[in-house]
Parts: sequence; C-alpha cells; structure tokens
Amino acid sequence: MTIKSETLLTLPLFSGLTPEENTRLLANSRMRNCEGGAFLFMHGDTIVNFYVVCRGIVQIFRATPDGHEVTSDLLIAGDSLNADEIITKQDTHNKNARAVDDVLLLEIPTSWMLENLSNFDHMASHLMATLSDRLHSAQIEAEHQSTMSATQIVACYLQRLCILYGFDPDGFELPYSKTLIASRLRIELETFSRALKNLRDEGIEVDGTHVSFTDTQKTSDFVCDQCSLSEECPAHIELHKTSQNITKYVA
Amino acid sequence: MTIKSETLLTLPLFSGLTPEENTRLLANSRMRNCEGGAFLFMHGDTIVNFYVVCRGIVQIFRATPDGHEVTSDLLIAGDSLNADEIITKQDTHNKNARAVDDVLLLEIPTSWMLENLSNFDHMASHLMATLSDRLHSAQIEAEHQSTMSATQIVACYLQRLCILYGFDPDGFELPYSKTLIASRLRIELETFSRALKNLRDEGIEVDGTHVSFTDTQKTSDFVCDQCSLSEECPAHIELHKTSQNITKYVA
DNA sequence: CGACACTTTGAAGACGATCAACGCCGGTGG
DNA sequence: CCACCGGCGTTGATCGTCTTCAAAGTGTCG
Repeated sequence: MTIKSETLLTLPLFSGLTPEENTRLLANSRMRNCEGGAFLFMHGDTIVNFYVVCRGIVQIFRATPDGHEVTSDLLIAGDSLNADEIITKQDTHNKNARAVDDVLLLEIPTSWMLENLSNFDHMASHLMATLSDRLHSAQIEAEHQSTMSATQIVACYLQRLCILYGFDPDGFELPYSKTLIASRLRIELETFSRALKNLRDEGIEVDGTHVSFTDTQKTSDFVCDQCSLSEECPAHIELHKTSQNITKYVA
Repeated sequence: MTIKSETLLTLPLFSGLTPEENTRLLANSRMRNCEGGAFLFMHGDTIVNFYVVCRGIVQIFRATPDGHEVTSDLLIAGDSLNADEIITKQDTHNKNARAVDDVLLLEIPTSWMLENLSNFDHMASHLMATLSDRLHSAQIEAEHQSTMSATQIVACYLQRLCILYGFDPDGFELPYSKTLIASRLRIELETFSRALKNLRDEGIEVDGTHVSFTDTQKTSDFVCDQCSLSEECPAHIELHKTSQNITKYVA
C-alpha cells in the first residue's frame, strides 16, 4: 500500500508542511489496515503512534468498573484518533480504540510527531486548533447531556450527523448501527428507539435506517442552535471534504 | 499594580520563555482586578484577551435557551481562563466568565499570544498539554455524568477538590458555596444536599461547609480511580504549587 | 429584630434505565 | 428447502433516581 504525497497534503494537519518535511513524513509513516472488530490499541497500552482515520469507522470507548462499555466517540475519515495523546504526561493510552468496520489508518510514531512540532506554524497550530474544537464540542455535549431530554439529544445528533457527513437532509441512511449510536449518545438502545418515534412530532422521520428532515422549521425550533442545519460549521464541512479526498487518493 | 517577572516565570505556561521574551511579555500584559459578580467577558463578545487567574475564583458558564445558567467550570489561581480561544476559527467568546469573589487576572492580548507561539517549545507545548488535559478531564467527566449516581459524582468531586487545592483530607472547608458546586456538577442544589447526607455511609462527613474523609478505605472503594485520594495527580499538584506562588508574589 | 440569601427537608412527578417478551432478518446446517 | 439460531431492534411494564415545587430552617448583616 503506497501513499501519494498529495493525500497527506490534503489533511489540514499537514497543510503547513514544506515539501521536504512532507517527504520525511512519508518516510516515517505507514498505512495500516484493520478488519472490523480489531483493537487499534487498548486502555493501558503504551502510546507509540498517532493515528489518522483514512477509511472506515473507529469506535473510541472506555470500560466502566462494572464492565460496561461507554463509547466516547465515533471517528470517520479525516479524524485524528488520539491527538490529545501526543503531548501528555502519561505514557499509556487512556481509552480503547476498535475498528467498527474495515478501517484504513495512517500511522505515525508520536516521537516523530513531537520532533516535528518545533515549528509552530507547520503542524502544531493545526493540532491545537483540533484540540480546541474537540474541547469545545465536549463541553457543549456535556451541557446537552444535563439540560436536554433524550429526544432532543438524538435530534441534535442527527442534525450534526447530516452536516458532518454532508448528507442530504431530505433523506439519508444512518452510517452506524442504532446500538452504536445509542452507546455514543450515552443512552440505552430502548430509549433511543423510543426517542426516534417522538421525533416524528418534531419534523424528523426515521424509518429503519432511513432518516429525513420533513419539517425544517419545526426541527430547528427543537434542536439547539449549535446543531441546527441552518448553521453550517466551516470546520466540519472542510473536514468532510478532506475525508473524501483521502479515501479517493488512498484507494 | 506591578508584576514581578519571577511571578510569570512560575507559571508552567511561560516556563520556556527566554528572559528577553519574558520582558516583552511583561510589556504586553497587565493585571486586572475584578470585584465579585463582575463579568470578565460574555458570550458573544469579541475575543481580545487571554486570561490567567492569579487570585480568586472565576465561574465559566453558559446560558441555556430557557434562560437557565449552566456552570462549565470553576477556576482558581494558576488556571487559564480561555486557552481554547487563542486558536479557534470563531472570533467571539463561546461562554461567559464571571468573577465569583474578588479576582486578580493576568490579561494578555490573544494577538500577542498568537505571535509568540511560533517557537513551539517556549509556550505552545505547554498550551497544548493544557488543552489535552482539559479534553481528557471533560471526557472523563461526561462519562461519570452518565454512569455514576449523583452521590458518587459528589464524592469524586470532593476527592478531586481535596487533591487539587492541597487540602487536608482529615478536614477542610468548601471553597465555594454549595449552590455553585451543585451548578458545577450539573445537579440540583437539593440533590446535592441529599447526596452529602448519603456520603456519611461512604466515609465522607460533611457538616455545613466542613468536609472530612473519615474512612479512606471505604471512600476509595466508592469513588472512581481517577479521583481517588491515593492516586496523586502530578499535574494538579504542580498547578496548586504554582497558584500559591502567584498569590504570594502578586500580593 | 427583620430582611435576605443560602440551605435543608418533604412530597409529588417525570424521565430514563432495566427487565422481559417479541418480531425481524441473515446465516448456518441438516 | 426448511428449521434453528443469534444479532439487532421494537414494544410494554415496572422501578429507581433526579427534578420540581413547596415550605421551613439557618445564618449573616443592616
């Protein structure tokens, strides 16, 4: 499996690199294939690599003391797996990462990343921006968790999904199983199922895996500003475009 | 109000600066005093400054559509107020910041921060580490929110409070009002009050504002690993030491 | 002393989790 | 070809926990 240099350049993260740095990046990174169900790394493993998803879906999750699995995130092409672990005091992963379907990863040693952060404008600024965005999202989501009903949370999630993946609001298919989404939203599958029924009243029709926003006005009154279809998030749009580029080049 | 240069050097964030850079930092920053209740900035305001708390308590909060206030964080000396807003696409604050008591702040223009991030090792690495830590904490907390009972959440919080502030586990006073803590934990004041009663069974005695861990064994069985007294978090300890240094020098 | 903010306590209600049963579908094996 | 199974999703009933509303208690400060 070879990587075209243009591929890496399409990632915002590497967009500031000089041609020379890019060459060294290619020499130090490699593509890794993971079949569905395989662990990319586990909680407690030593941190050695930084990963970027190029194709497929990766589930980030943590195990509670009682053995229950809690999904922290679902990542798609263009997402970095563990940007927060490049610079950290601890040397072991604080979460599990598992391939949901067949996944293609860009694998770069964290040591190499660290050495090449020295020029801020080349990579570090992008990395910091990513961390800032993630932090902001995490805080918004925590706020949602405690102020909105399960139905509202699901509505917001579907909206963001549609924006992030660039789906057609008039009709699209859920990209993951309902079990996975429920876990991601930290609600039970049963609650999720019931929430989907309630959404009909709010202008969101869900039948099987098919979703369609039937009454945009009603929906936007219901979901939070941050997740509204009307408000396009530039970062997400860009990310999605990048994802498409990567899958195109790497294939 | 003058700032001794040693004061700034005690902040991990600025520990990599050269003497020359430090001089420029002093020239470009200033101390700001805020009395209790005053807003440092509001949601929607243009982002112009980066702030570090030197004394007092700052409440970060957001308003829900229905007018309710949700506390995102409570910051003490040594904490940066808006590290995530130095590098971000949006140019307006995404949260409110209010002085709880009388607060002393270090105020630095974000433009200056941006210009001086260019050498990664001097400041940016510390900033990134801060963001990573925050992100990790936010994720852990979101996980707690959905997997633990209110009583457990309170127990974990008291443990972390004790570690972070360097209090004596055998007995210390709550640094904020119960209303504020409840808001921070995203639970109702009534629930918080009842949780404190339940904690007696878990080896945590709370009477008025006085807290004491009476049965360390029992407590550590009850709270999550991350928040256990037994496990000392180096970053927090360091932060607390820094806080003490700042308040000492700046006074 | 009285006003006021903060906290506690009680009772009722809402919401989501949990448990249990069932329907649906794709795969496997006889 | 059909019977069986397991994963997935739905639906119903019940239960526990947190929120909500209401009232009373506690403390401080004028």
